[in-house]
Amino acid sequence: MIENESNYSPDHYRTPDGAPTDIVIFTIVSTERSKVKKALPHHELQVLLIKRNIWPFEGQWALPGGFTLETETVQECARRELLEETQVSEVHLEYFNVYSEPGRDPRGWMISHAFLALVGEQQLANRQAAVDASEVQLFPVAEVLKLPLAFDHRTLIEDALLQIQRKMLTTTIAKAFLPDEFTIAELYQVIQAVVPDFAEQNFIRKITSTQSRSGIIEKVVDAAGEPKSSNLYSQRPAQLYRFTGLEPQLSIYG
Amino acid sequence: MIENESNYSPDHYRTPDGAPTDIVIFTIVSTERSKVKKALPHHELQVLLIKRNIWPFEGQWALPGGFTLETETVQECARRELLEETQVSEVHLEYFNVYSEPGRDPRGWMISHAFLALVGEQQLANRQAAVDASEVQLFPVAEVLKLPLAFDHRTLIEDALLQIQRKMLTTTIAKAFLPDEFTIAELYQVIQAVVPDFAEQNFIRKITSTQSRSGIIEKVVDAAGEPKSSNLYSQRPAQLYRFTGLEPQLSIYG
DNA sequence: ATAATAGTGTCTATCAGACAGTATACA
DNA sequence: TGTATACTGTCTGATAGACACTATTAT
Repeated sequence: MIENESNYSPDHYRTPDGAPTDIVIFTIVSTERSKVKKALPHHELQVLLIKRNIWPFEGQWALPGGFTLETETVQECARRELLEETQVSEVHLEYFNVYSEPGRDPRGWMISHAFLALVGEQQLANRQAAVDASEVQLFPVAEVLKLPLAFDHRTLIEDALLQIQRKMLTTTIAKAFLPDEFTIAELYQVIQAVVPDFAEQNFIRKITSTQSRSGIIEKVVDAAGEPKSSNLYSQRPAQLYRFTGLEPQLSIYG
Repeated sequence: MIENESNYSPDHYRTPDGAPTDIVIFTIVSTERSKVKKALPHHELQVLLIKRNIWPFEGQWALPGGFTLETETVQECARRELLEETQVSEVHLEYFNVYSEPGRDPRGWMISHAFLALVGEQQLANRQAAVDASEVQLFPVAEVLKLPLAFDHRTLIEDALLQIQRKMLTTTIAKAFLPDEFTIAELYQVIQAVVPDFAEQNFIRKITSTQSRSGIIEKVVDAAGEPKSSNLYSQRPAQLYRFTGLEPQLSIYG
């Protein structure tokens, strides 16, 4: 006899006590290195946390999130919560895993849907002033993992970090952390902020002049067709680039 | 004021009517090409479906699955259902997405957790005989997408297919469809069964002799240290290979 | 011998990686 | 002028891609 969902009747079974979503909101914070003038700022990956003010885990830091409504998808729930939390809507938001370990939530049987969001620093700027820093705060990832966190949120953050590290190297999500036009040095800094081990000697060459990878980014030209550059962070002006929208297709078999 | 899950109380909210899991079970079926002796069989990617015998979608084909218990994770539920369905436990089982569109299930508010399983043909062999073919059946992927399917299972299967196509080219999941020792031609056939567009002229060269990719597979040697080969599918014996367990690290930035 | 599949030799254009060197602008 | 950052020239060895060629076995 084959078992399947045909045997289901809602009355006979225990049902979940809610469908929460949790959101790991990443941003990259630039801090100016004032020692040297015209230097690229230091880039650091940070995570947004909220201090809980009621049971359970009262007083501990937790990921922002909320309960899915019957009338929405979990993606819509996550976007709604993200909007409430950061006041921004145009962000990279991505589902990455489900957490269903029995007992993970003292309030009952809660299967949590975990999202990660990548928010540009400038997008977050407005919000920061309007919020009490004791309730909502950005933490560098290294520090987050030392804090006592509510629920299984440490695991969620670790998993989210692995996910964006993998995607940073295999997709063009770096653009979520960059302005439309950026220099190669900025791109390099963003990648390193997410993947500290990343190091490429001939980075410019590979990303710009190799045929196999060409087409991911392109030089920005001005109205006259002349290459556009910026000397915001350097003595010599640096060529500006933009992502073309082309997504690379990677393969281990050729 | 910041909204978060602190405001939750189970009594005030509508809760889901269950936490189902659905499993897209893939296998690769080899059919001998009897016209030619000693020829590599034709490999075809197939999906296992179950014919529903009660409401809703009675009489339609659906993915196997079932309801998660309060005492288990969704992964445990999926593995339990997979064991009931196929009698095999040592298989690649992977969570790939959540489906929560309101109204997707006529029985109520059901947020479904979708898994994909990769089962070797030989692993499925025992089971096939024991099951009524009118209730459980393997379908080639092309045919599955033409059938009327229960729930949103067409979408699940399409998503699962994209996922294994991507992973087939970027990870070593091909091993789920292969015996421990295999020839390069078999590996090539498996990749093509999942990704029909895949074509590499110098496949052997790239997978075996290039330094950057070397280490993913290795030649099998016998007890005397001599290279081991097989002439099961060819006139001239072909070198046997095995996966080393090493997972390649891909990157678009070098 | 012929057929069928496995695998190698070899050539060219391109790429990776290293490192020295030049370019542009600020102080 | 020196300094800081942005690039470019150039060299060597490795790789991609094509295609002709040889190797091993069954019939």
